[in-house]
Amino acid sequence: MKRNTWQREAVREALDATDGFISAQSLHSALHASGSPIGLATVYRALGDLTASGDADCLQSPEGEAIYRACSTGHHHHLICRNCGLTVEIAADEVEAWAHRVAGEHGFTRAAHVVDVFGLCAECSRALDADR
Amino acid sequence: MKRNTWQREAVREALDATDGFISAQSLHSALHASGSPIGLATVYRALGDLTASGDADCLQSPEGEAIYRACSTGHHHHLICRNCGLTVEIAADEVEAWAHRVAGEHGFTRAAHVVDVFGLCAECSRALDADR
DNA sequence: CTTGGTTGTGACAATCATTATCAATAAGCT
DNA sequence: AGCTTATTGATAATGATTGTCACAACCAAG
Repeated sequence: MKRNTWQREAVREALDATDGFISAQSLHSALHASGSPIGLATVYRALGDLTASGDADCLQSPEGEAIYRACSTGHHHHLICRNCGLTVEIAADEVEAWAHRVAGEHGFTRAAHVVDVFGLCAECSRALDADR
Repeated sequence: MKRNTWQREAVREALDATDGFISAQSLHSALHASGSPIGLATVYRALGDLTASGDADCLQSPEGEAIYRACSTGHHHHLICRNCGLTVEIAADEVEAWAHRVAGEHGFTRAAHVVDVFGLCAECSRALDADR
């Protein structure tokens, strides 16, 4: 049976309150900072449950941490500056559809996809061009 | 000054010879298996240099490892089985065009992109469903 | 209310990828 | 060949994540 504990609620609320992505570690720190004596392992478990039940999405940050977000606002991808790290969120409905179509064509199921565009943002482009 | 060592060459060649993405750990294992006594740290360093100089691309796999690929001329994308590692090459002209368009819309230049779809191939899907 | 069974928790150990350290080695110049 | 210094590689350190397990919290029934 699935039980409702204040810890799980705390994680869900903290995730809902967060705009965008947050790492498990940061979430744990944030909860601690606001007084919850919740354990780190519990945060990981709660996040795992949330993603398993589809209430949260999980992906890997460029820094190699797993980052999570409440799965309400629809899912998007990222445009990342190779130089300064600036990240712009981009919608990718076409790519979304495409990914599922190709996966299906090859008999794949449970398709997840990694769609990220790396480049140089306007500012860094200027800065680097000046260097040459 | 930049020196040329056989280790660096070995890493570059191993990466070129690899079709698709490979993790640093796997690359190290592969090199060891084919007789190179190259050190793990050196593989990481070489991969870091290659990505810094634009000869390789790096992204995070869903399993949390950093995976690399040679950033060569002809490029295609991959459909990768999370379970058995089967890799299918896929063409992605639409995505290609899309990536450049969004990058441009946000002022980004020198856009590279990472588009890969992870899932379960037909066989593994069946195997895992039988488990439940 | 109490008992019993079960699930969730949390401190800590274990694991895994990656990075830092540092003495020994070898590349490239003269 | 000899010198200078970047590079290597064994290993330790780090940091995120997962596993373990005794204990506490929860629910239902008596």
